[in-house]
Amino acid sequence: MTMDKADGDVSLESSARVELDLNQFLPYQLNRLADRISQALEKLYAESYELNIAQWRVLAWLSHCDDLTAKKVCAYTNMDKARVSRAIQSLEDRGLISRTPSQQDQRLHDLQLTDAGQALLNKLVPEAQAWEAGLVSTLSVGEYRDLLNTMRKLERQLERIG
Amino acid sequence: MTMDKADGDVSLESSARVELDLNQFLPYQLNRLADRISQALEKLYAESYELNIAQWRVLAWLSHCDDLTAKKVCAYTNMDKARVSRAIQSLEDRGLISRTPSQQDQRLHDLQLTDAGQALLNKLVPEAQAWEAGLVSTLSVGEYRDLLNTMRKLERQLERIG
DNA sequence: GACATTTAGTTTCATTAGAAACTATCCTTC
DNA sequence: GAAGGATAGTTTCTAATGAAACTAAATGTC
Repeated sequence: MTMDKADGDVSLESSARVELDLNQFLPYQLNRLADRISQALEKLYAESYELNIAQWRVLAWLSHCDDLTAKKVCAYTNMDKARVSRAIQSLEDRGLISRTPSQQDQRLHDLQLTDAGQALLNKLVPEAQAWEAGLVSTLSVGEYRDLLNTMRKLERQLERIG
Repeated sequence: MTMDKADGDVSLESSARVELDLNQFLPYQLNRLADRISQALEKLYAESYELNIAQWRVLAWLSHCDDLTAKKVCAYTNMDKARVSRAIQSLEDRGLISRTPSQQDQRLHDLQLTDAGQALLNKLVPEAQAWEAGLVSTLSVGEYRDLLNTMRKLERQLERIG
């Protein structure tokens, strides 16, 4: 927060021009990249499989979590519980997942993939992974590792600074 | 796309379980990080300045672009033109920006910050930069540079693979 | 120079998301 | 064990979003 303008101002007056170069602003850059990647990936699961992003995320988490509930999906994906609820409902309506009230706690509903859901993922997941592979093929193994590492650091820092 | 299951299957049948580990899936990781950063930053400009993300982006671009139009904002920010139109309208209503029809082309409207708009940015931009500085303070200079670099590579690759 | 086409921006309309209210179950505590 | 929270999930209601229709101005074509 230093004054590095060369015009000799000694204090920040309201007419001083403060600029923000978004090309150097990490939140903006990250958001734009993530947004574009999302949009590109969406073509895979939306056009071919008629899934929206919330539904896709529920399925993806189901593919490697055996005991999943709506609550957990909310926590893992950072999505609103209403949104998750609706995604689960439509997946169930389509017969891709099934819900069973938990034995221990009747409020919880255990989610599981149906055969149809697993079959869909068996086709979709390799496509998604192939697409990702194409995306990161421009990076060296080290760059890719560093990227994930740096992202983890930022997540941890985010939790610290709120 | 190799079969690395150890169960001796020779072909991919529909009951084979294909998993996707989202923690290793870049699009998901990137999206979640970007999302959380956006949400945190939103507190700055939403709570203190009553700006939504679209309005904030228009102002930020205006702060270092002298000849900006709605069309350019769309291109720079990847936002829908309806959304941009509405953001511009509300900023104008609040007296933070002004619009003048371009001399050369009456369809275009040149956007510029008003004094009030510049004054707002003079307060907000340093806050945003300070917040970003806090976020990236967990990274070394090299890591930060590499991160931006890698992101640029991914953007370029995105354009290539669509 | 009229007529079709493109482009910038707005408006309308249908969908979506999220906030808040609500239901049903569970947990605490007295 | 009844009362007063919590908690998981759904529903309702409102606001935001994007697709598509629309307006107005520019450009191209004949």
